[in-house]
Amino acid sequence: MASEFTDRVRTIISRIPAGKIATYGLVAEIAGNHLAARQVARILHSSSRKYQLPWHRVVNRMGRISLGRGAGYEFQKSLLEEEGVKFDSYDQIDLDRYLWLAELD
DNA sequence: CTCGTGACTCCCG
DNA sequence: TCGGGAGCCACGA
Repeated sequence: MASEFTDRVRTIISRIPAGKIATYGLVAEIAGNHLAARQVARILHSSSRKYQLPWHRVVNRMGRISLGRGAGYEFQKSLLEEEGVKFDSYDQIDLDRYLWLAELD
């Protein structure tokens, strides 16, 4: 394993159930560093293609997809919608409703 | 091996 | 209300 943090991140992401989402900050916090949200994003980006992680279930603190239009935004959104996640008129997800309650795991 | 970059977030003026 | 700086560190070139 590369590091404990990286390993935890991958494990956590793989446990997010379909229809639920998590935020970078939340994953980082559970993995041990609430300040390493960026690393979570990076690990996700590079690892998803190697470990087939459900990267699309991770969004930013606003419940909004961080990718720009044309850079994967529509793709991620469609994947989430297929799992039942609804977006409001601002293209944001209702965190109170869809956020993965990791603390109950 | 070194270096730049970044799917983020919080804090402070 | 809003902008900018700092912290974190894996990964690819």
